[in-house]
Amino acid sequence: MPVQLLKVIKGKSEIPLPSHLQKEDLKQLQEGLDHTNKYFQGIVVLSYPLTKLGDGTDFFKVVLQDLDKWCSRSNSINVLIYGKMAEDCAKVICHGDTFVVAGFKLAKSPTAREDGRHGCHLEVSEEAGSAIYIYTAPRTTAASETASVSVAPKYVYTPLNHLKDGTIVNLYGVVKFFKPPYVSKGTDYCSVVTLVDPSNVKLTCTLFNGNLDALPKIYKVGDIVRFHRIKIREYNGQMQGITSAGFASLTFDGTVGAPVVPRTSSKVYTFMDEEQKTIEDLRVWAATNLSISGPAAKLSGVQPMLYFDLTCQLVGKAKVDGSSFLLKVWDGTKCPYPTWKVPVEARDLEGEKVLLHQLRNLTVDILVYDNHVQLAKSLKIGSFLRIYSIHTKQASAENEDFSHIEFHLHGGTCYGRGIGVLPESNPDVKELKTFLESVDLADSQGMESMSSVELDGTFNNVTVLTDHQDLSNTELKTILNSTAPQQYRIRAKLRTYKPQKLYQSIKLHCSKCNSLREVPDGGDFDLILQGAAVTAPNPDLHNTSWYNSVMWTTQDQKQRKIAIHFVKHDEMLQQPEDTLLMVEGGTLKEIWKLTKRFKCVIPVRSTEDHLELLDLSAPFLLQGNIKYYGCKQCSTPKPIKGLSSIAAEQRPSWEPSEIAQVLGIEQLQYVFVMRFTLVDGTGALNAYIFDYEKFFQIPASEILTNNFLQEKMQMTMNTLCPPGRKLDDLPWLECFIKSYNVRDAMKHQVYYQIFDTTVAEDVV
DNA sequence: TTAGGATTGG
Repeated sequence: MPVQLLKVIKGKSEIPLPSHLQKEDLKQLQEGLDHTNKYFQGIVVLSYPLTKLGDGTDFFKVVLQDLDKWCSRSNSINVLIYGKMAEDCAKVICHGDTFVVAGFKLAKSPTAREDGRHGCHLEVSEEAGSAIYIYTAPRTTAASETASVSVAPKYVYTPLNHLKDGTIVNLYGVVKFFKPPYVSKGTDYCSVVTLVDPSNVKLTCTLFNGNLDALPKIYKVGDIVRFHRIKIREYNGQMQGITSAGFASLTFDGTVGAPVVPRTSSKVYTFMDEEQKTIEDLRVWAATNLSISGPAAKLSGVQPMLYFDLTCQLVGKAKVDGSSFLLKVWDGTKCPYPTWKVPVEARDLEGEKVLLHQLRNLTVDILVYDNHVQLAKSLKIGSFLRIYSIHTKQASAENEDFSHIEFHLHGGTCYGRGIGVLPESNPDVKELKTFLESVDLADSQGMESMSSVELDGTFNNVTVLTDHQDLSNTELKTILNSTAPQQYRIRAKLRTYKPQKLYQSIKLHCSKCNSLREVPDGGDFDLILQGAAVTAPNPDLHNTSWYNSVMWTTQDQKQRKIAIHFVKHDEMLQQPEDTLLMVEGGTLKEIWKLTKRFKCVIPVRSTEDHLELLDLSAPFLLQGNIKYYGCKQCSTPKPIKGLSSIAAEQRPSWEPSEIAQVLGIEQLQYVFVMRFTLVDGTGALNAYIFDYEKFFQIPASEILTNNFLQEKMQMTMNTLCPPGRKLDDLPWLECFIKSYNVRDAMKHQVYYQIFDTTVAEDVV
């Protein structure tokens, strides 16, 4: 028998073991077989806190996983360590270590049914003549070979490209697709979740649980999950995840910069700094690598014959028949189409009668079928819901001028069809609640009558001309047959426009070189910040005559250095809300936090002798929610010291344009760029809207970060071009357009642009 | 056990 030994071997790739020992794999670990002179080797995937048994003996439990082989049930086994060996092991062991044990006793595992691990466990102690060899994996600073290891179990997370059939693993992933929990045909709720991670491998997991709360609380694609003890199996040639005994999950909002707060029903879970970092990294990865979906659909933006997810509040519900159930919901916006009202007996309709009446023009009827009925029945009036993959069906009734629209949640769970209840703490719910409270009910009732006036054709001043009142109208046919450039006044209808997704109309424009650029997303900015953070702030540049500096080092493994330079006014620091600061080495989240508190934030980096702006793909200035960008082509950055001239002004206003000027930046302006297809019965032409603020009376710079303004713009477009209307029923628009020539070597084209026109005040 | 993603009927 080997000697009683606990040997720690660091930094060696091979474990020198006594030559008489032979390796055994999990399959060979069976009761009744001789294990003398045999050893078992596995990776530590979990360790429990060191405890004392009733008789005072130290006790330590670790879980080993055999990464090479597996038996039919599982690939992990419990190892119970007693006495001095327990104490010694607890001190040194870390997850990821390779653990070799010889001279063990094999016994039936009483917990195998619960934990899904090997049917036997290994008992190890000095008294039994056991030997343990540990090959230590690289330590992180936080977990450096100390007893802290045993305070909480350590988990190993497997990337999705390293999953093996028959294993039980822990993993992280970004939700790429999900079906909200639904009642399965068996005894449990079921939820199907497809994950993806930076290895770009997908994993579809089928999760069952009799308790709805035990399934992950996923609300949208892009949420991030952490699964513990998920079983991996091969199915149809692909890896598949399925709940195993002891499955547990945490779910996080996938938005970069959002608080990292897990959604879980577990009362006890481990979550540490490293894990917070993992979530933040996954968010940035997802933002940069996965296609981001636009803002969620509102009732005001629904399109017929499509599917959409709706975040809404339940106002009423009613049984219809055995296989369908009615939900009456609202989201504060008005559906631009006439909507279908499902006839139900008044006594079957649940909900506050007064409210149902008040909101009658804003609620829509959603008919849910089959498997969704049971869940729908259990919903509480007033609760906030997200209904996934609602079908908007256009149905034309006879003797009606235009068709109405129906909302169905068909049976089945294809494409994630289903209903999820959102908690009041959900950020989308908070935003919706605020919006619902702001809705003026009198207004929405007025809208109904306005529509009918419009239909009569007596109400047509949806646009206002701001100049050139003397110009008379020209037919589109005449304009199309004329040479450019010229200016016209026209009367036309807006047949369609592009982009239909209004947030896509926002671009950045350089007035000097006339170029247009897409608005970068947060991921690009984050990458630039990460690149800049590699160079530490240069202390020689700190505390000058015009700014005060502070610097500190982060506590995480990266030991990142952050410096903030507060620009002074009259030798004094100003109130935060008046202060401009420059920041070095900050992350996206940190910068975002600084913008909440300080007037202006300029990300910079150190060189040997001065501070300078980052690459101009990043904003050169952040003020509140707005990021200001400079033109890469036309800017010639000047020394950052130029800011001191503004700081010296009597009352520095820190106007972005002024900051841009002293820094040599040609500032890009946010603009709406849209294409309107106009018709007047004589012809059709495409005219561009190129608008900073005037046409919509909404600043283009603010729309991307302001849902209310997006809502307002959608309403405006619905008035100019009401969806689902016949051409005859569209309102007339009066506008000015100018024609201009665009020539290149190959061709010559005439373009049209709308100018000196604005949307009427009672429309917006 | 259940489902194993992949819409359209009422």
